[in-house]
Amino acid sequence: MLIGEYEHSLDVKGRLIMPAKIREDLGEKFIITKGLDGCLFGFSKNEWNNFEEKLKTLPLTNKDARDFVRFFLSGATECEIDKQGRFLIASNLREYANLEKEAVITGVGTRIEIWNRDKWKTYNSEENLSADQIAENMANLGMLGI
Amino acid sequence: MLIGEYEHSLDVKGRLIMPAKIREDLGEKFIITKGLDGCLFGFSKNEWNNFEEKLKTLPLTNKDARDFVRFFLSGATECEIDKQGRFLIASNLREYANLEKEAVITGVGTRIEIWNRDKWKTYNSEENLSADQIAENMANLGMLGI
DNA sequence: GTGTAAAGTGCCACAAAGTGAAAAGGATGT
DNA sequence: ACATCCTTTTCACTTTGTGGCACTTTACAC
Repeated sequence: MLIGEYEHSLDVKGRLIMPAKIREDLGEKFIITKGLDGCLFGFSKNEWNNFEEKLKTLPLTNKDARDFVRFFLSGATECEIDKQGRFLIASNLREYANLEKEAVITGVGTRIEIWNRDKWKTYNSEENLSADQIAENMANLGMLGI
Repeated sequence: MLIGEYEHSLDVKGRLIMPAKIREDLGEKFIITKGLDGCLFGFSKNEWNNFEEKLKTLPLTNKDARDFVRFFLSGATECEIDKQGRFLIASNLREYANLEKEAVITGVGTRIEIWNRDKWKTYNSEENLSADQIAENMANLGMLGI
């Protein structure tokens, strides 16, 4: 299970370090693609296969579904982690996610997300997650033993 | 059942001792996450696994669900207690909970909470938390069978 | 083709963060 | 008071991450 938040910086060539704790789970080679909310998604090979399977079930006759599938598949690249633990992010993906220098990698269960640092901070400071809301959601999921 | 209040200090590297009485209940490895009211939550592996299973069922296509899952998983870290009884708190979590030196660990039934000491004192001195008030609130919730 | 610039890769050295072990100080119970 | 367990502090060591540099490859213009 991928969890945690890690802040690192891209080098001048657009390489980013993969946090040591995530490396094991994600594997030597993995897939990154355009994600939602302006970040990139990264999947282990296994999770990517699952994801592809799900996309395949969508009806090609539906324009929205076609768009959705195109969005994820056309943006996908396979990445490989080098001996120093870094990987190169393709320039179109860097552009998509506004990645220049400061980046944040987060583990979100079945995938990682790669964010422009400032965008991540902004996203987190938005009140889309008020304490009350969180507490309520947690309680619904049985987390607070209520 | 996790109970008690313990005051300890973080060392220069951000490690904190886990009170001996809590260690047995919580286990060698456990999870800490961003909590409510500016503290951190700590869960035993069992408690956490249940929660993760539930998070997995939430749909990727729903923005609220994404926000919620991101909050918890990106804010989570697995911790391991070392031979001296200490564990490292990841820097983003230290920042979130304003943990620098003095900290308070409390047992709250199914989880522990980790507080900045001063914040804990302030929180406890708020009038809404007088014993009388708490009793009354509980009664309103039908808690005391009164 | 040749030359030039940009993009990508690999390596090294240094800095920062994390880990482990030992010793000293306190508290607790007998 | 003594023994034991728990906590704190300190230090040394290991792992991880950063930045710089040089080399290779690719793309493009001439």
